[in-house]
Amino acid sequence: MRNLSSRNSTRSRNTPTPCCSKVGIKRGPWTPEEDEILANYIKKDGEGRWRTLPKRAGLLRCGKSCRLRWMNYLRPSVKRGRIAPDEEDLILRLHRLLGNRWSLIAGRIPGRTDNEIKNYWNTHLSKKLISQGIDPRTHKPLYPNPNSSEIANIAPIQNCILNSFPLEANGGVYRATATRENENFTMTNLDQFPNQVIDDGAKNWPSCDGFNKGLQSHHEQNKEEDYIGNENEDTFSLFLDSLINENVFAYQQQQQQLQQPKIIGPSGEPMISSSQAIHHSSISEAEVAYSMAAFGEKDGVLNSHDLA
DNA sequence: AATCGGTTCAACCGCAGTTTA
DNA sequence: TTAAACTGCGGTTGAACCGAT
Repeated sequence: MRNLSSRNSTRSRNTPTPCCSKVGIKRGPWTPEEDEILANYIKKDGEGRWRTLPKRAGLLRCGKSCRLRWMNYLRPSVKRGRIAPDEEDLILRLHRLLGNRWSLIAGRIPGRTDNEIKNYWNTHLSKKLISQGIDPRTHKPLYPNPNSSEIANIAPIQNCILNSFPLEANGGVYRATATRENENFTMTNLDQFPNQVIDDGAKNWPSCDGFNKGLQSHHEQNKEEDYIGNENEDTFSLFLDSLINENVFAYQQQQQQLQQPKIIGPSGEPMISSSQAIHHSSISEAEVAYSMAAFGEKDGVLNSHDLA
């Protein structure tokens, strides 16, 4: 994340003045004529070399402005029009996982730009979540239910586990379920779920930033290689695709071909894995995030003590 | 018809990471 | 090795738009 506090600080490097402030450089809304010049030039010569593009194309704009205009408006692949409900749903899901990583989110929504999604989030979705009592930044409740003493212990996860998340061991089913009631989130069903697991395991449960934790832990294990790269990129891509298509099984099946983490029960018997848990439950992003986090744990083997 | 306040979204700003010389 | 140039990103701004009065 960028250091916002430095935003207003004096420029540390010999940062040039904003390119658009140069004398003779036009600013503000683009005219249809300018659009045509830019589009025709890029069709002919391709994207890139933005700094010198305006001069080559004969535009009185800075390179940044040209790039932005092309990326957000002129590109043929840019989809115009209202955000569809399914796109909105997808934005919400991805934002819960990725935060304000607009370009990453946009990369998963064909035809939509990061700027468009960012605007839509700021003008529609953040307000929508606030009206539902959800903090749009953290996706956690703005006003946790003060009547539930249990909730205090599990507050970090209550917003994320909207669906049941079963784990099986020794024939028992451990389940935590959260539902929304009267604009508040409450944990409503903790049947057979050992308090010890809730209390002590909360740090290992899927918090809203569980996905980030997954990335981080994976990265820490693979310091030599960039996480977003080679086969990991495929995994990441597949994972996000599974969210988009809600086809968890495709993701699961792929993962089963890889070395899958095993959760070992207290007496040594295998417990249901996180991805199997997803199979059992109706999917939530937090669960998938937890699953992803699990892939970063201890050479692919999870011990139940990690959860307890 | 005029004004006002809220909303939208294209465009700009400044920073950080990457590439190049 | 290092500094400059380039590129891409997220935050912010402000003009245009729209509905209410």
